[in-house]
Amino acid sequence: MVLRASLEKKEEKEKVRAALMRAALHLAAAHGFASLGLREVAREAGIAPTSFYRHFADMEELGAALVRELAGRILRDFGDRALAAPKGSAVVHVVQSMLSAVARDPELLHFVVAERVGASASMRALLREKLVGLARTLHAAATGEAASASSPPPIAAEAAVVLVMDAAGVALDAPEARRAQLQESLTWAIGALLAAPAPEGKETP
Amino acid sequence: MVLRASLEKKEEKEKVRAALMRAALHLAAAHGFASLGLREVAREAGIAPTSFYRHFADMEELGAALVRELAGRILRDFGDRALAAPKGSAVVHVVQSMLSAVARDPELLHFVVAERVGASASMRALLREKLVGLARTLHAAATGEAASASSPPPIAAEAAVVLVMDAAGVALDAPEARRAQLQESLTWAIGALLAAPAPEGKETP
DNA sequence: TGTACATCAGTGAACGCGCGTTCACTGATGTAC
DNA sequence: TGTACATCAGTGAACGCGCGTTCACTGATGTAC
Repeated sequence: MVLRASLEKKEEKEKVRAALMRAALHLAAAHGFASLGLREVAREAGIAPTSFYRHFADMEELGAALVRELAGRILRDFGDRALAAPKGSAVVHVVQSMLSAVARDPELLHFVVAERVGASASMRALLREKLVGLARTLHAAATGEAASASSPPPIAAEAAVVLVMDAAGVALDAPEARRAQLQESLTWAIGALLAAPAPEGKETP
Repeated sequence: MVLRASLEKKEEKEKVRAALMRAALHLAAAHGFASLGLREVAREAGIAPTSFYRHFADMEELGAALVRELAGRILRDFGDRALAAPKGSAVVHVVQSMLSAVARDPELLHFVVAERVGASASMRALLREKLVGLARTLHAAATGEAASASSPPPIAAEAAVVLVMDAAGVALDAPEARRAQLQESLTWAIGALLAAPAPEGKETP
């Protein structure tokens, strides 16, 4: 069959696609994703402008891939770390994995933090969905209850995720020394939220 | 003297300047401030592209004016409302004034929420400064203590401001009906933060 | 095995377009005396 | 009062430039038989 390209060819293509996504993240950290041009991204990735179309129809599609693939993976990782930790330290683990992600891949974190409230409504919606998932997971990890995908997550867990994402933004701008303090403050604030009695006897926001 | 233009002329100029700022806010809500063009903004404001230069040197200067003037004013208003309220309801008043600002001037709120974590480091810094001020004021209003400009604001108050700004972003996307729930959740979460015992005996973050 | 054909990522030339910026000018208003 | 001059917001023409997109082509790889 002609339809199935060789593994090697597929991998080659995948590398260029990944290079385009990394190039976009890199440039977005400097000027914001909404202001990126197709030619600018192709140049940064080392391909001809016209080759861009072999991978994405336009910049919007590239942005959606960034959210779905890279952003989705790192947010899922935060949740996985919380679930893998002993119940009492779920919060500490989420905070630590966020801070290590900031150190390891600042451009991706900047993208997530910015696009969460950015200009594109579809990106905002996609990211919010993934953050709601993280809130659910965090709640399950901290309480030991099973995560339910149907009901809304407890508002304390949602607020905790908001604080985590904001702290990522602050950490990105802060010098190394400031980050330890940040970790303490953040852990305290999330602990305070999760320890507080749920409002009006129910946990649905 | 020639140096002092007539009051009328000054007012005329001020109107065009304000029109440019409102045009930028309007367009930024759709495409993001970073992607705005000078010609696009001038067109929306109803003047020739070249007239833009009579008011701002470039788009960056216009952005700085938006932060310093419009964003600064609305954030100061939030604090003033908290101070004017009886001590026990300071939090409720901040939340309410934020939500009414979302209803009254969604484009300005979108701008503040987005640029707080946006692409321009100088805008982020300017906005963070004003939000720290709001946190200090909120703490003073909620506790009755005098606001101190020198020491950092208590982390509970800072976290509260983060939640308020995030809730503004959510409210901007939410249907009218959802906003009442949002107000309850937000008030509860801030209350939980402010009521929690300060970490490690001190209040400096 | 050899030969003819299909697929497809990457490319350079070319297009029309909107951009930011400069320039010299207009015309209304205010000032000097 | 009249007259000459200064200020300055707004303007249209013009510039060079980078943009997104189309097109036909190349060349490597895989398939059919």
